Amino acid sequence: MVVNNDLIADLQARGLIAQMSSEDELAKHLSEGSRTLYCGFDPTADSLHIGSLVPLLTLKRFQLAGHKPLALVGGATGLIGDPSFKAQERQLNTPEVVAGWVDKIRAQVSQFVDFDCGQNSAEVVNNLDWIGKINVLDFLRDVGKHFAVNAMIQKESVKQRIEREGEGISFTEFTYMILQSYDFAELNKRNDCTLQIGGSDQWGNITGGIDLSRRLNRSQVFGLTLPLVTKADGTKFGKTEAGTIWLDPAKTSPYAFYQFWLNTADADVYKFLKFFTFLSPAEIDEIEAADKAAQGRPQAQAILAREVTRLIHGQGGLTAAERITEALFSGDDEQLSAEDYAQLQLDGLPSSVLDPSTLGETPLTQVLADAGMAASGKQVKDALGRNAVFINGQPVGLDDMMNSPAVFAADRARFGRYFLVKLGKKKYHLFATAV
RNA sequence: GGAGGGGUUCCCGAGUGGCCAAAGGGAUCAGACUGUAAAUCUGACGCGAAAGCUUCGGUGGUUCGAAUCCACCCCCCUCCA
Repeated sequence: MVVNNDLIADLQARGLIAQMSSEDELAKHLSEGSRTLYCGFDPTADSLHIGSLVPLLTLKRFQLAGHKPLALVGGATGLIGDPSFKAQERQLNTPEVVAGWVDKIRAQVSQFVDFDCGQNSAEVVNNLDWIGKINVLDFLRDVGKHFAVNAMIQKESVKQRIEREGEGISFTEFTYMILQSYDFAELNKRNDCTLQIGGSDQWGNITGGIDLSRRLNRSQVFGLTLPLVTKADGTKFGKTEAGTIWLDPAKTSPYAFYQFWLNTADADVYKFLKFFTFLSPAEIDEIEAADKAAQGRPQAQAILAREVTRLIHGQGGLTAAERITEALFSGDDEQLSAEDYAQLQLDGLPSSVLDPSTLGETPLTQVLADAGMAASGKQVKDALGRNAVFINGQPVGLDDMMNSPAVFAADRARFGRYFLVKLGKKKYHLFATAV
């Protein structure tokens, strides 16, 4: 197996390295042969979100460089809850729920790495397979004995839980670090895994595993963490008005996903290209230079959206997302054919069925709020008052609020049944009457 | 088990009997400006088209009137045992 020695340099150029244990030795270790590394993903929901994308893609980067990735799904740790940098104790989920999530996460994780590429084919492992079997006394004697509580409470990741007035940490969550450390030692023993990667919030857990592997297996293993993705304006990455951006297309449509990336701020977009795409740092620098030289709108966001959407949702998902975007934002939705409308629905443009005969006294605010265009009728009302609502290109205002039947009258529909409603600059919803 | 502190609208955080649907900040939404950026400015920000209705851990109570007072209960934190 040929390994690519430029991996660390590439990761550095992308800004993807937050911390590394024994830097020089790790670089040497990786350059001397194909290594096995792992990254854990706890089932905390029925889908991963884009917060997991950086580690996921980094596993892929290691695989492309000739190393063997293990994606660990935390069937056991997901039952406990990682306290790292969490302000509050978390609610435990039932074993049945977590088991269901494990299946989903396993399937998602599997999309990103190659399972059939010879020696460095990826594997998915579940820590419930070993943690689930260990008994308490063995655990306390063989594993727990290696951890000094004095050191554990010094970890930055649990400091605010320990020091902050009004918060605390249960023994259950406090133990999480030990479980994750044990994972690393176990994978080191059974798979010869010598590197763990993870978000920078995982540093404390990873170093715990490094120490434990040395004590238990007398082997040197390494850790590498990835930076927390931050935005220049200080707001949280990965959230929009509609909530978390999920990887599951059933939870976040490819169109919404594409739009999320397209809306990336200039100040973040080149960094994100390096984080989330496989374009080389040199190519990305060229894009940046070209954007700087040109006036007006940069091309970077479109490239980012295209690359990431294709990566997650495939060419089909990307095509659908671009089709909707083109139809809605090109400014000439009057050009759409009846087939185009049908296609937009299939592509995942938010849409719903409308029965004009039931509208009656229903205020327009309620119709749009019920369709999910706004969190409440109040917000729709605000938009109506500011002339921010358009139906098939025609402005509607407060006067129309109590006039839903007329607004959605058949003679105002496109092709007799479609109403494309725009609220604000970016929110679209397609209402269609039944055929 | 004992002593003390605390639970306020998405988050942080004011508010100790009426002027409180509840200060301020953040987040979010809409408008202007733009490039479906950023920054800035404006408006909204419990629900409701409105009349009005429902909130300040829970349940009762005092009062003309409670987020604010009382009782009990639940949860969290600190210290002691």
